[in-house]
Amino acid sequence: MTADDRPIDASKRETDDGPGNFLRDVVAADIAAGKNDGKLVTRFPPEPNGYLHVGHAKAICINFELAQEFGGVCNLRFDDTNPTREYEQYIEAIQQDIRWLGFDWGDNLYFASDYFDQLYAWAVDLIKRGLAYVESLTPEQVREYRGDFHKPGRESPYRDRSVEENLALLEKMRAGEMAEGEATVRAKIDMQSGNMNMRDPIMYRVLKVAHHRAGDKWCIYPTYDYAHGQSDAIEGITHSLCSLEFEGHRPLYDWFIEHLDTPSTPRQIEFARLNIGYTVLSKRRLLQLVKEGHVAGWDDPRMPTLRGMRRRGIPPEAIRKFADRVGVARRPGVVDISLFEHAIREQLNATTPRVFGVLDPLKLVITNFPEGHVEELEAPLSPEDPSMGSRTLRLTRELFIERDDFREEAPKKWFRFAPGREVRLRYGCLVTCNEVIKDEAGEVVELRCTWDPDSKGGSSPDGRKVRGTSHWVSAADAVDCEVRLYDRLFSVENPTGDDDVDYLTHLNPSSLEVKRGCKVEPYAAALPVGSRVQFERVGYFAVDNDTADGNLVWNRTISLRDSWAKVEKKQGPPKKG
RNA sequence: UCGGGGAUCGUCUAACGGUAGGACGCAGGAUUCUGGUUCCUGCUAUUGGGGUUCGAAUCCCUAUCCCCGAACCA
Repeated sequence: MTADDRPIDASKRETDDGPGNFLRDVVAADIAAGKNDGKLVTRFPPEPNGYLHVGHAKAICINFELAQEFGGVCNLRFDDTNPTREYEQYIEAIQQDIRWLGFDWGDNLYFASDYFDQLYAWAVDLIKRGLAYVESLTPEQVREYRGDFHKPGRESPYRDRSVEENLALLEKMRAGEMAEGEATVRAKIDMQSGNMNMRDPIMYRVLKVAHHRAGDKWCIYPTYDYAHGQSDAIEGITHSLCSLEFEGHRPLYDWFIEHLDTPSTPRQIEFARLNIGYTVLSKRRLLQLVKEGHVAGWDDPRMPTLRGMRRRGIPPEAIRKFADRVGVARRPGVVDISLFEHAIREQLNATTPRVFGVLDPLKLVITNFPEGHVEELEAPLSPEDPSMGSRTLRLTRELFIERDDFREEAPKKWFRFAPGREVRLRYGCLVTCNEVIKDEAGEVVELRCTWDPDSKGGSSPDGRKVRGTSHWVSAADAVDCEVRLYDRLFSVENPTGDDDVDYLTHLNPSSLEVKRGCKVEPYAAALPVGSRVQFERVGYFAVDNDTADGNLVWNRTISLRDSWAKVEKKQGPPKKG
């Protein structure tokens, strides 16, 4: 059998080591079959009533990357069919966030509201053909007539109004002569359908509210169901990709496309939306967290919003990488947060300069180091990438080290500071701790050490093994700063899993820990807001935008993996008397 | 009168009648001036029960479990 004999499978990639994406297969098959003239057009259709979060990021990546991969385009369309929600403030923010994520829609910026005229004309058309009617039942009655999962709906007494009457009533609605709730336009489909969406869905409702773009031109507005598919069709969207919850709407989506003379026939395909453990991803809940002050705002670094993540220091590349690795399938699930954390560390590890920062300073005095003497030492900003350059470290008699790097009684396998131990000050020198100074309360306030002048730069002059290496800052030029440590927002993996328990009760009370009096080296202190670095041996940090003159603030994006913590845990808690 | 989806390692995700693979995670080990990175090794899965077949995660039947749906929201 030769390669030519085998059935063509465009979806099969030669090196298939990436995660699954059945959408790619579908698109490839459609293109191979010559559908839509072999073109691909997707779209990301946010409703501008909230900020974007990681869940949206997945959808954004799917739509833009698929278009990219197949040489198509991806539109950005604001689904602004409901003027009772606040819009304006989000339009610009959403665009900023998508650009930050790394995607560009070029000139393809659209608004569903741009199609209101066409949508209205199509509604008239449907009425003329007896496929839609003006409903005069009250909202309560409409609900009652609709039935439920176990009870078929009943047809409205207004269902069989004449075309003329319907047209006249529609005109009255449009002209503002109807009150809100007084009338709607419904598609005449099937009140018996097992699919509730097909029980004469509402196409238009009266909303006497001005629209952020259309002004007060309209006082009736199309619903999502009536507007979305047709908007897709107008834009020539070939594949309308959405989340699983819209599955039941697909027959309706298709019904409108089939019964209307649309310029194209887009296909809706659903995929599983993203869920991540220990957080919530719903606009409603995110809004609640902000409004009730459980977080500081939409851009609180604990929030899963793009703005929050940006402020926290998470690079957009990490989010894209994460979305790609999660894959696309139809099976709903909850992605382990560690997958995201891995993508973040991977990106940060490859791109971030290494600097010294001490979160919990402990004074260290090198007793045999000449008073006032300074050793200037060149230290690389990256151990792996020389092109990142270097900065100068100033070794002096008095330094700060991390308090956690010292133990008065060293546990097993402890390589760091302890009485009598020799430790390397990274890129500095080797020092041996000979004396521990305590205050009246018995707390360690100072370590007195001696250095080996031959170890300048941190190398071991005679090749002797020094396993412990610690970061440090010179007391003379260290810059004071505030560091904000973040932990997961919720203390349980699925905060909304129990209907009887308010998810807010699962808020992690220690999701934010503020540390003051931290010390960073001058090079780091001079970095502009938004800069991302690694504090060696501690974690990745970004300069927060609360930073002002004389008040330097860092956000911990994520800690380094800490295999010592695992060893220590395995050894059991330190023995107390 | 219920309709629509889904079930593969702990977690995501492949395999499209022909060796159940990858990533994360976890456990060991090597290298290391970050207990970081990198590298190596190992770990664990086809929801249950029947069938069809030389051969089934895949096809059929059946049971079970999970998700979505009853806004004039999207």
